[in-house]
Amino acid sequence: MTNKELADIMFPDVVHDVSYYENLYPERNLPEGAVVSRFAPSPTGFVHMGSLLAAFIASKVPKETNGVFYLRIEDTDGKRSVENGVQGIIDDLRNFDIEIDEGVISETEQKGAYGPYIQSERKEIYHTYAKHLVEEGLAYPCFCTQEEIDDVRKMQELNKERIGIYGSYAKCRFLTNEERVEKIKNGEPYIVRLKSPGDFNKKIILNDLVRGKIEFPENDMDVVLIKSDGLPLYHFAHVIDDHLMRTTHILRGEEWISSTPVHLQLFQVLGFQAPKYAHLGVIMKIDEDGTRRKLSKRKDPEAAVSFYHEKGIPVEAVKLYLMTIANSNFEGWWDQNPTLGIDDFKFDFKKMSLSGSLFDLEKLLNISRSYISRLTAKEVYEKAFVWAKEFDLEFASILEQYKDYSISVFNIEREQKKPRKDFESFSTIKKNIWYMYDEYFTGDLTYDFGKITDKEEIKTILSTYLNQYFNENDDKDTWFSKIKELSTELGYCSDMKEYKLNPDAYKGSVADVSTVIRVAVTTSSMTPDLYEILKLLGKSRVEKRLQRFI
RNA sequence: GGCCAGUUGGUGAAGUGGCUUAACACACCGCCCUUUCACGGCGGCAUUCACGGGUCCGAAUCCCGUACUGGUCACCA
Repeated sequence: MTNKELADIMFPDVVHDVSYYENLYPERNLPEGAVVSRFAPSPTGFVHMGSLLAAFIASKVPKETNGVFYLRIEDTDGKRSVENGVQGIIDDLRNFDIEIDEGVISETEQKGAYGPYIQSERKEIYHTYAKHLVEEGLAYPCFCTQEEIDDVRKMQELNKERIGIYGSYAKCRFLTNEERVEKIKNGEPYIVRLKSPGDFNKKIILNDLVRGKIEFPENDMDVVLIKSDGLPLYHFAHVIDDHLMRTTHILRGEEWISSTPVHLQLFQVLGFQAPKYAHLGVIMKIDEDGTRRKLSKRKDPEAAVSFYHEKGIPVEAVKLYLMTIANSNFEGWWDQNPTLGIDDFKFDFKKMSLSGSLFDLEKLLNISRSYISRLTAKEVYEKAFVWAKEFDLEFASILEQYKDYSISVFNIEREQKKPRKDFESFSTIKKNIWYMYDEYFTGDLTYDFGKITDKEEIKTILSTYLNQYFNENDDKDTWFSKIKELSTELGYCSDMKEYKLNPDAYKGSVADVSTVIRVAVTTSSMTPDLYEILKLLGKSRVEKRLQRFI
């Protein structure tokens, strides 16, 4: 019996020839050097920080080369799939401004000429190629039960041999076609295995874009191509899909390195040209006990990309952080080119860190602070408003009610060469400037006036200021010289240098006096420029707040 | 256990045989600036690149060995 006859019996449902698909999905007509890459997650419902990094880089490189970035869903394992999993992935990508050129664009829609982009919808395609391999004598049905496979493993462990189905351990490899057909006719369940042509004693070289040359023994395992549920295993699906979708670059986590020899062999056996591979280091986290481990969604809230969305950390900041992890020269570049964005930066695989970096939230927040400090007040307002509408309705309504006022508040010490960096995220803005809104300035507020603790003294300072010196129309210089006059009148030194030389000659300094005013008006000694705060609050509010103590 | 990779300060890292008495950034600590807090400026923070050998006039950089860390060895992806 010929392989062809066996193949027909194994795949009665296959109607097309492999050439049909080769013609259906022709080479892409793209400019020289264009990169086609993809993000291919399982629909587990969320995107992990490490995957986001891969997706981000995978989307950036095509952008630089006028290529294509597409989203494919790898749902060949039903156990991993989660309800609304696809939507969760799409939402996360959208939240992070990662644009999909092609592929799955919503729970129900796909776009592009190389689909379907959901693996469970590609069964016939996989079967067609599996059938082709059977015809060529490069694949065969395997009837071994799980128990038999387990026994082989136990024996191999006992004999300290390599574990797996290869060489003489691949029992079903040696069946005749007649025996195979008979078993199939008897209804024996089977899977499809590759008849690996590899030799473990020969070497194969993987030229990884990140790591350079890596040498492996050739694959000689008869890996599973099609599972008993009729769906392909990852290895097979990867090779078929990325060939047919004409992917040029595979970006994936380093956990895939060791199975790459299998993939390379599959490409070769199928007569496909293999794509370029870039294996990215995974993002690590350090445990309490000091050991490194992969950042995990279950244990680390910061691993979920939705965490940043909820916290109001700008997506640009997260991208900036990811880029500093991905290419360590990026930070310096951005410093040199503050007006340019990530899109202008040329990503380089060779500059990627080989070992997984430790995730550093502190650093991310620092980047976020810098990023927000470079925004205009209006941009801060708009972004904060968008965030608040989703996560802090009360704050959103205040922002809406006092739009121009809020923009002015955000503009304190902003839009200048050295802007303040006190907003690390949109969710922390409120705690920085709440005292600028009467709505929040109520109830039992606590005050710490700093060095001056005597109540009568505080009263004196505030009432003298209010009655003799406060004028909301003063310009900044006038205002400050009045603060100095006030200090002098009450026995405080108005000149800091002089005060430092002679601290004992005075009750205190102008700094202590302004702290009292500052605290009376805001409750806090840690605020931006007092003059601007007074100006924005306006006469009546300042008077009211000072009167509380008088 | 087999195979593969990695190992430079608290963290991310630069570095590909002499320009390195190891860049830069975050964190931390000082000082300065300053009406507070920030910002900013200056300085400190690895005499040493996991360890041991070797090659070389010369090594963080090349070679070998050891240790440790991570990945992988499924009808999961």
